[in-house]
Amino acid sequence: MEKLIKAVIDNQNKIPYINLNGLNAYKGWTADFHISVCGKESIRLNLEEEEDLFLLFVLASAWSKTGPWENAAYFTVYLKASNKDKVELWLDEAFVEEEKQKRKKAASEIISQCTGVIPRKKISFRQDYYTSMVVLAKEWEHIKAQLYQAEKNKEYDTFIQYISSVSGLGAGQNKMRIKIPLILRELRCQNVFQHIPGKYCCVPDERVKVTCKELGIYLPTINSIKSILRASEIIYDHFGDLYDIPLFAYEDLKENI
DNA sequence: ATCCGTGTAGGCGCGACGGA
DNA sequence: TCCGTCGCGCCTACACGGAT
Repeated sequence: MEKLIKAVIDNQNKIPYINLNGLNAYKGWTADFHISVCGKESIRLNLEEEEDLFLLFVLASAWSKTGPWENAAYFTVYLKASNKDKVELWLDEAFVEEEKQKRKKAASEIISQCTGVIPRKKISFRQDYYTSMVVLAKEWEHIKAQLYQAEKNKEYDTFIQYISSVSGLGAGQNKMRIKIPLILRELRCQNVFQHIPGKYCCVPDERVKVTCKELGIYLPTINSIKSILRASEIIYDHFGDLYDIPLFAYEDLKENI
């Protein structure tokens, strides 16, 4: 465990998603994608800004679907780089349909323009990325209201329940589950809100679960929001403000441990 | 009787792969 | 080129067993 944490700190410059600050705490995944388009500066999200906050939810939703995480990352990069991060755009049916039509072309184009993260497999933008964006756009005012309410009340359980109840943010008509802590973690890391508890900020996804098994860290079976939050809490107890990053990175760090 | 944590099976949409 | 099949990673449904 200590060796893994040390490997994370030692290799922070080699692995794109390990963004640490001077105190070796995690700055968040969206603080720097380490992907740049056409040689411009690296893509980042500034979660104080509305468009970027919207993209954070898009990223989480895309990542909630099956497939390699790079797909969700590059989809977000695509939207950001082509200024398709405005909520209103996704309320326009014709626009959405057009985007859906050219999803294969868009995926291959963006990958040819980008440098940085090398995807393990071919990048593809699933159809339901787009339908989820429509859901997010329609629900956007309510989502923001719930989020600000949570911060005001210093109580995030209600927000978590709400966002996990919206159909169509997971694969197909399913709900978003596993990546809800990602949203909270990114907001916490960027200090957008002051009262997000760290114990709700660790993502027990497939990679993380596999690592836990290998390291002998017990996690409950993940099949409900409640079990996700309990798993998150266990991970936070182990790694604190490095969150799930060491566990996620394990596969990429193995040879350095 | 009910609740809750746990484990398991199966569905879905995708890419990869291989044979015709 | 066109299938069929497989593996992947997520979500859902459900069954089981212990506690209250």
